[in-house]
Amino acid sequence: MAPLDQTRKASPQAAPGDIGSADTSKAGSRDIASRLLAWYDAHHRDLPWRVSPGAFARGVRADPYRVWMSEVMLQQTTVEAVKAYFRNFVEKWPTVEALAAAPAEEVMKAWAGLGYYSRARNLKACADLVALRGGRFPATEAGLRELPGIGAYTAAAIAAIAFDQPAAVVDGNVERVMTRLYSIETPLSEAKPQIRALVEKLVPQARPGDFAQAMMDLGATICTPKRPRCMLCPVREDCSAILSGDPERFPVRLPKDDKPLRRGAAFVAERADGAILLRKRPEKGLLGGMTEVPTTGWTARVDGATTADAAPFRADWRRAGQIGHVFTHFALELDVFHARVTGDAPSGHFWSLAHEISGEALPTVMKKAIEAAIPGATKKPSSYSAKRPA
DNA sequence: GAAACGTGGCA
DNA sequence: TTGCCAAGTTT
Repeated sequence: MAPLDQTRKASPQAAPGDIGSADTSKAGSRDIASRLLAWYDAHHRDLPWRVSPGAFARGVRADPYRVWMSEVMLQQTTVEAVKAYFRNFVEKWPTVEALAAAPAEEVMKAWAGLGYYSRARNLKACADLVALRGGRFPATEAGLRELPGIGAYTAAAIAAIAFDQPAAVVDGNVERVMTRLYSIETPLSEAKPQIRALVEKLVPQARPGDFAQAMMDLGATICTPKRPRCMLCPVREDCSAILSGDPERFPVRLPKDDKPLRRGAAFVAERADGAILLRKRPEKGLLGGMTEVPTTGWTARVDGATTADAAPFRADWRRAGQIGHVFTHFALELDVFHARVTGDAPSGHFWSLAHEISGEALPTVMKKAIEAAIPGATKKPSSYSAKRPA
């Protein structure tokens, strides 16, 4: 472990006259990094993909495969949501070669529910490429940046955490911390280059990976979007925003466009044995490559008069309810229709047996639709009986 | 550079 | 309930 007390004592505070001004000098930067690392040693979160600072100091290094996997899953996604998916993925596919050997279909199924499904396609594509080059991830930011699904943030994060490179890791947490530290009034989208430049000044040559993770942990646990716990912050003496009395004001954001509402209908066709009719969505676009029940387009309002025409085939469709779902750029209301049907699956469709449904690559919105028609149908078999009375 | 791209938790 | 927003990338 790092010598916490010495680190703290070795960190001179800013000169009295400098308090309130942004100290971006090299000396000030070292102080911030040192204080942050000492705080991280004591207060870092234990996460499934993380090697503790203590183990790292003894020479234990993070597995680039696991770092990559976690970083991709964490893109725009909460830590709590990622944990179970990460554990499942690394158990199913412990190495990048194992993931490369897996059918893409299985990867999509395992990703179902986590969202932003192009990540899953890119994850598989990236694994295939890395496996081809011997299973070794590039050890530099530039090399990583060329792989599918790895952008500026993820390349820097992997380079720093897995390969000990002094990369400037800038995610939403870091943006929040930095805009507060320096009271950056520029709206976020414009301020990114400035934030990156400031982070580059802060990154220490020693322990850059821990520094990156410390910044993100600080943002996640202390420098939170709402009600930041400034009294516990290791760099409160360096923070400009705290002096303003309203650190929550940062980062400054531009107002958002409001979301349009789209409507449509979903059709849950159920066979006597409980199988449900499904189909695969196109590889690109919304929910690309995922599985769905047949639906109308999601732009037109569908009323009772057009229901039979909108369905993929004629059946005794009965309205089972309505579900709502909010995507990133629009809200959706789907009228859900249910019918009991017999016969073969229409072209482009397939039957999913009752016990297989929970394992299909069904996005959450599709599970909602199925649940509206057949409660319990998408739950794991242990909590759902296929012998449900018809 | 703007728009597309999921989901769940929390106030 | 509605809105915010979380370890971003691709086109």
